[in-house]
Amino acid sequence: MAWVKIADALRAEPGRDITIKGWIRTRRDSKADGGLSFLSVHDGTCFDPIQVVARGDLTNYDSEITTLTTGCAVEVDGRLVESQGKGQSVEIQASAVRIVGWVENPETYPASQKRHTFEYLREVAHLRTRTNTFGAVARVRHTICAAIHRFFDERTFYYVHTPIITASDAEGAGQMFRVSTLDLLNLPRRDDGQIDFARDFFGKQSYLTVSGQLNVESFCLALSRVYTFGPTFRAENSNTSRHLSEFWMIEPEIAFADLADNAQLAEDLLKHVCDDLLTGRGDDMAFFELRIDKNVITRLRAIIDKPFRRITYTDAIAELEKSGKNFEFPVSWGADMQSEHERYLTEERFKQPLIVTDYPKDIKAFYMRMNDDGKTVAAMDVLAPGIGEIIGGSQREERLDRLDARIDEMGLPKEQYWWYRDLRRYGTVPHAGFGLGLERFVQFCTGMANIRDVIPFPRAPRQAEF
RNA sequence: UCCCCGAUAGCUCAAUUGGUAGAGCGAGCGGCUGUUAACCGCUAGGUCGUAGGUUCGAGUCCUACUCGGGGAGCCA
Repeated sequence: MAWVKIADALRAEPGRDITIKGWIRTRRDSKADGGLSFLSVHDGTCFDPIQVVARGDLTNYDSEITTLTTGCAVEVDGRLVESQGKGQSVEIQASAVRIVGWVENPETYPASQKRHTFEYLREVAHLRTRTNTFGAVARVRHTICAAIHRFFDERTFYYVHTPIITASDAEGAGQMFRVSTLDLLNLPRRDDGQIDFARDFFGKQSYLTVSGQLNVESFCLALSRVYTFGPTFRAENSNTSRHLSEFWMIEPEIAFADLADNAQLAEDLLKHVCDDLLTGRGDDMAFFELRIDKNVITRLRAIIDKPFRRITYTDAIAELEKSGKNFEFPVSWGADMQSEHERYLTEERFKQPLIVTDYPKDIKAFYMRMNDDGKTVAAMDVLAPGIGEIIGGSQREERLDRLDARIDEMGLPKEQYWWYRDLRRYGTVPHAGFGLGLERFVQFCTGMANIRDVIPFPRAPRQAEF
């Protein structure tokens, strides 16, 4: 008999004999017709489980089937038929139920059939994927990633694998994880007493990357339109529902382009992915709307249907000043916007995603392109209601003299950026790009409140189990 | 890292002014039913986060630590 995935079985015409394989979600027994059991079986291929009807005349009915519990792994042969009961259109009349893996102690099975808190399930992350919510998150996350790759592929963007290990302190942004093979208990010292990093694995200090951007710019200035999609690492001691120590980031980079092109690309990407998600994972999205966040679908529809609002940092500050709101942190031109400020703009004032552009140079990275006013840079953040910043990007400074001025101004080690500066010396062009935090976007799309629940095995301060 | 809150049964929580622990769900057994958040009955299950302290007596009060949650900072 053909092994059919449950997603396909639920869509198939009744009448076929098939085999399904999966895990028991629930078992319900009936004494009618000489005894029969209803097994709800899921295999993760879709949101819904399939109902298996196991009758009392099966050889292992009394000995095995009636003792099945949530989590047991089974293979079922049977005929796909129209369901006699309510709640499902088709079901399987079993001709054989083979138990592949028992749950050895149902009393302590961590993912038993009852309501569990997300905090608890995080402690059993190896089993939480069998629940409705985490199965749905996993499928949605996959669909988002696939949609992102498809979006770029259709527009002739090339996928570039930038390194995970880096020796440059990249943008000086954030604490980095050190990568070293030195013996911490017996560090090699130079004559002056300093640690001798020349004897470390790479012959110099090295770290896990905080961004693939600098590297991908090199490919951008050769392949025109490129993107990275990989893990990034921040050693910041952040303990929030929006931060991870290890997370995934999508970073497109486009040549012969300015900030407006960049903003348009960001908007197009988000719209495309949201659209793919609603059409491709309607089952999971219906669940998120019902049980997690009653506004998710409305929010995604708004992303797709409405053009994003664009506003300069200067105008955004003006909006905050005339809001009449009593913010905890004062609003002033030149300071970074606080969470409460972003919240006001996206959730109260405009009630939609916002592209804020042209930030003061002093609060942005050295590689961002200086505007003609000499005070602001061609930066942009995409702020989403409920999440905050999901995209941060900029037009890059393509003029070597301006770039050098910024590097000097910020006291960065110019030698380390020699190859990055070379890109400005040999056929430089205006170019731009941004970083999209995958997990924050998955949060936005699902309504999941904690970022640790949208990545398979979260890494955060003091959290690296599994 | 800072502020606030929390930790009691497998899970979610309750326990009056300090007097040595209860419920629901889950689990097991039985009953009923083409069932589907099933329903009814019975049963088992706890070194009250860890270590100290106050007290005749601590789940309850005090201190430290660990872990978790919410908010903030940093950012994606």
